[in-house]
Amino acid sequence: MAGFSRIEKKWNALWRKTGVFEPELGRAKKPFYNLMMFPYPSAEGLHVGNMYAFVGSDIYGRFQRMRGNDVFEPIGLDGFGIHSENYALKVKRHPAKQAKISEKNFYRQLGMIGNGFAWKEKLETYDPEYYKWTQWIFVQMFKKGLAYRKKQAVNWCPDCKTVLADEQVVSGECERCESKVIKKELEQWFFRITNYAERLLKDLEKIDWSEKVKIAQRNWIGRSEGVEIEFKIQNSNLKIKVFTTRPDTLFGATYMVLSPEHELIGKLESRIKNYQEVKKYIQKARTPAEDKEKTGVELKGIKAVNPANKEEIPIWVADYVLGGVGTGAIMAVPAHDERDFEFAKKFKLPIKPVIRRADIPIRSVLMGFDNIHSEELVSLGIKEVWPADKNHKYIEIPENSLPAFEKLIREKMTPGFWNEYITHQRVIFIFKDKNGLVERLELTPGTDNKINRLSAIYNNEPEPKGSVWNWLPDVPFYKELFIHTERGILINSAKFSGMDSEEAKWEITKFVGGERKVQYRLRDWLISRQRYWGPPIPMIFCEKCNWQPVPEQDLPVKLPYLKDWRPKGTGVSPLASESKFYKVKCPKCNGEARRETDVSDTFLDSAWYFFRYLDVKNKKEIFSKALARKWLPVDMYIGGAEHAVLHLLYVRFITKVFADLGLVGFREPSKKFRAHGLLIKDGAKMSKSRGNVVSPDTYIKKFGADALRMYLMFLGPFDQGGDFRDSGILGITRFLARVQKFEKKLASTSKEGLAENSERIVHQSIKKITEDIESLRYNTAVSQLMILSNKLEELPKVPWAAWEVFLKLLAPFAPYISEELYQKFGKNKSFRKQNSVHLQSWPKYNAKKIKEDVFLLVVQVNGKVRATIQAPVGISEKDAERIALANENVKKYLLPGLRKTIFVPDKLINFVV
RNA sequence: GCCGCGGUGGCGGAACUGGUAGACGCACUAGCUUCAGGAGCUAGCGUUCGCAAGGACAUGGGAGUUCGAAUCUCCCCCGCGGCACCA
Repeated sequence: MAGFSRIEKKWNALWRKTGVFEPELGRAKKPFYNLMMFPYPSAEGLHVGNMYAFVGSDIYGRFQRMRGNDVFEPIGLDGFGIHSENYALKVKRHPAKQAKISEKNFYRQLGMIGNGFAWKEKLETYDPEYYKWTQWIFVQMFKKGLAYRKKQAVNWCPDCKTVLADEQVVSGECERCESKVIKKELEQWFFRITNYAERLLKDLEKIDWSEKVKIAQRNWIGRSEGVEIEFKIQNSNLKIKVFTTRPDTLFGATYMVLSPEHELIGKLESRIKNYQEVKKYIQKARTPAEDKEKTGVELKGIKAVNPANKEEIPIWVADYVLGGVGTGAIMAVPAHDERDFEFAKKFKLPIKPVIRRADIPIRSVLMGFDNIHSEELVSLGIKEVWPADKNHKYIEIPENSLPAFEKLIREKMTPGFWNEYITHQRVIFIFKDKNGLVERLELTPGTDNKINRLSAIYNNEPEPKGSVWNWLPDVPFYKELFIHTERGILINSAKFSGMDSEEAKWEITKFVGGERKVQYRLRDWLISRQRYWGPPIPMIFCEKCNWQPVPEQDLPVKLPYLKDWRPKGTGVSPLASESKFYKVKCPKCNGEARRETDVSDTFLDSAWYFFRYLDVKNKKEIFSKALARKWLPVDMYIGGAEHAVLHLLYVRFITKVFADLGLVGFREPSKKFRAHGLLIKDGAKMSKSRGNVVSPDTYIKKFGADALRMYLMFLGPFDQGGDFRDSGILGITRFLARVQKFEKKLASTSKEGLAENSERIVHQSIKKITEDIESLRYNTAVSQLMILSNKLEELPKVPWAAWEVFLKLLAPFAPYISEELYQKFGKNKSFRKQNSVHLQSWPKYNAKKIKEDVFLLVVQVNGKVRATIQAPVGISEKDAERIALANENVKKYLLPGLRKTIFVPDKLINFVV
């Protein structure tokens, strides 16, 4: 039965020859752009995970084609860039040479999986005809002021020896090689994506994209509304500007923090008494901290003034405040911000609550009460609300039980102990000394330090530093009472006390002359790479004329063949050692000038490929506007969710730039995007380092592409992925083998319609499979194909009409076998394009023919199934009740007496007794 | 820590707006047929009590809403993915 390889070869050749999957781009009547993320051919070849994604996309495309659309399903290779170069490094082969090898292998594999690709429009990003336009885009960006140079502490991967964009740093590690990324001060090219932050955010509402991608983008863009407030520096004209989303907590700002990069530190050098110490700290802060433990140094000798209450507050420098965020400086409100709280606690800074919670629980952690029984507490309405241990009781006390509670602990506390109970505003300490004398102390956190003296007395220790806070057990049980980060009522805030915190935000802002600001987390796209295998950035630097773009007629700036193409790690690209490359004339003054030697980020290559697919041969312009108008935006885009804030953000950005350049009239690249799930192997992501990569080649050889396609789709829901294992593929192989036997059972004449015995299941299947494909639920669609085939198998003769429908429904999943059988069925002697099963119209179902005329009436008593009885569809409640009550088993359960009957038409009847 | 997704037989997974939990497939068991094969056909297959009819228990755990919950609500546990000191 290994005829499949012959069949697959044959149809591949015939389809290509006749151009079944080649729409006429210029003349198509119902254009449907079915796009999938093109692969980067960095590895030994396509793996079954790539195939999973491609097949899923292809099924959708084939379905749309059969629905009468002119489907364009292009393919290409994202072969430029760091991932391909890293692979070349690994196999020690020149990237250009490796690209040719990978290209051949990838196209061979892609040709086998049975996808309806438009091969004529294939493209590779390393083709000068392609990257000429990538460079052209850079030039346009520069001319529009969207590309600029700036010196900044940037992400540097020591292994890849290049800088990285923020999007390419994953949890502090390089997206490609997982090395720890460090900060390096370098001058680089950036794209001003932040100009588009608001539009990128807002337009998300308009597009039908996988929700998780939209959420990831929203979080990445990270819009936050707040206020900029200036703090004066005492005895100086200088001011510290901070950004805050919580101006309502301003009265609680007890200190300020500058980021280590903050420019003010240098300016204040002469006044900072411990400048050497500060400088040392800043040096250390360059390498990212291993843990989250807060560190910092006070700028001694200077103070800032809280504009709300004119209090002098200290200024610190600490790396928990990031240079690139907001203004790079904060006002610290330890009572209402967890990070500030931790910092204040560690460095014994005052903590002043200014917002009261709506509810005020009173809590206590009791110690030294072996003689208090739980019952005693319960009788006072006290609840133990925290997992207790042997020595502690974590309790919450109702306000009206406070006096009784206090009396209890005064009496029963072991001498030599102290206990406290707290609300968020006050801490009440009860001390009992060795002689049984009790002392009570009521303290307001952050302001009162009486406790220090007491502690010295009671513990016979020297007076400690700090405040009441340092005395409290460090448990979340207390912490959540103090650090109230949510809305509430203002306290300790002069005339604003008593006001709702949301209202107070703007009132206080006005009071101190703050300015409302919108802040984004998104930062500009760092585009330079100090590597070889990419499009050289088309810029020239002239001492006289500054940066000049390469004139458009001189594009592309070809990547020269370099013998020594390996990354240098010196902060410049290998191209910087090729004087023939960089020594150029200034395009403006014709003087001596120097070409930019960095290349651009790979993600720029892939940010616009779907435009070029439409017009791969165009030498005059990036793409034809007419074709773009006709085919774009993409109708359906399928790809991995791992690109949510990388590729999928960049394509949106570039599309918006194109719109602003007047190249296109739309602002989003695709109407619909769906993320596929990840195909894993033995519970882990497929990767070469794990050695669990499965190549489709052996499976295609053994079982055929059709079987592998169907198996992959049958594994589980397409958007969830699945675990690849060999065992299941046999089920599909059996299914396809049985399908091929059907021709022997075909009814003798093709004139008959659907016989009555197959009509219902055929229409049901059309409906189910149509809906499943539309929503990418391929696993249940395959299952329905099996059900249909099982049913048809039961028939003595299979009607021709049923067989035809079956083949069409099968076609998107198993394109080869269905074509082979369809051509046999149609008795076509020589193949012509229009006879292909893939260009036939998708079957339609008739809702009337789906309806059953009998159903199984479920009879329940108190919601438990006691019988199922066959009944005619549309049976009345009365009749249903009659036949249900006639059932012996049901009768048995109705003995207590019927109280109520619930009837769901054509479903069930439930008796309540 | 925050955000998102998920937890259903031995396994992958079905289950529409709450209405027979386990479709479809894998594995397994028995029989037939062949017997060199990961071959084919028929039947069975959540656990448990029962000769059977039938019953009890079952969708991560606990509560709740409902005539009825895998599905809705609340709390908790576990797994995966993303972000991570964003002020």
